Amino acid sequence: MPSKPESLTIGTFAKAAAVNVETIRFYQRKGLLPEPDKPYGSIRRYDEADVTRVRFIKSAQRLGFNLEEIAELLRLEDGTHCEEASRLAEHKLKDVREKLADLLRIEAALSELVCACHTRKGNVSCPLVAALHTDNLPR
Amino acid sequence: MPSKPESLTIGTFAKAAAVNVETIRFYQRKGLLPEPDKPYGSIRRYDEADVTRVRFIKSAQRLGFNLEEIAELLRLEDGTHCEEASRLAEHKLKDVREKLADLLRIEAALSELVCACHTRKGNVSCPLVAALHTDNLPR
DNA sequence: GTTAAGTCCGTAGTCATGTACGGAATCAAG
DNA sequence: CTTGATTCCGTACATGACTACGGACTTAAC
Repeated sequence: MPSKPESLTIGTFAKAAAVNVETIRFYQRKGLLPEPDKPYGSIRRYDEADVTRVRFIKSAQRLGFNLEEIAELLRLEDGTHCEEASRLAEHKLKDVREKLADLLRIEAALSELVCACHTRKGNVSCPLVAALHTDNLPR
Repeated sequence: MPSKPESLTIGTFAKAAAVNVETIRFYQRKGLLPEPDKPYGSIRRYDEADVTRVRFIKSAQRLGFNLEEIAELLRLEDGTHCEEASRLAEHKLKDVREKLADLLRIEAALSELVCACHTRKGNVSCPLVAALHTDNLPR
């Protein structure tokens, strides 16, 4: 197996992860990304695993996890503290399932609205609010 | 039909919607909530519809919509401009479906992790990062 | 009718999540 | 080995979404 490419400068790393360099540094300060050792009088190098990690952060953010929660999710990756990881994952899973339920309701409401708009002009009152609010007061 | 209760002060309104008073005012400034007329030398009153609206805002936020997007969603509710509403709704529907797809992937990864953690102690490397990143670079 | 609590309104502060900047050090092309 | 682009690092600025504050007015309870 090929071991460490570890060939990326922070600039190419940032480009590969589609974020800017400052964001990388920001994540390092926040502890979301490791800051690789800097060879004496040289510059830090990054690899594909780092890129993957940043992309994960970005994906998770889009789903409404904040950086602190994402840090937790990333800690799960280590596979240590399986007990704790499990609890954490279950908690997140609950979150995710609530979000799914909400989104499904919204999806239904939206497609109904689109449909109604296409078949019947004017006076279509959107069921969105009702949909989201029916039996649904999460958090 | 019973018409307008419109009995809530901003304080009871805020309590009912589980946000604080300042948030109500903030949403009014942002155009997310109507600011009811203030009877000459008196105070504004609110009703259940306002409460529902705020709860909708909060739910939508949890799903990753920002206030501007939520304002758009709320405009759909008015049912006017059917043509435009339809276009907007279709656009949101695309958003929503992307979020759904992402969440489903995460859900799968998380429940797999939980399961692995429960059946096999130690050394379970979390499939989360891999799962989220495989063939999945939304937006 | 006094008084404590709540409302109004404008402005200022906070927290999360970045972004930008500036000057010194390092790298890479010619 | 010069020169232009990157990196490094610390600090400052920006934006979205609140949250707090202060002083005048209104309401509600005694």
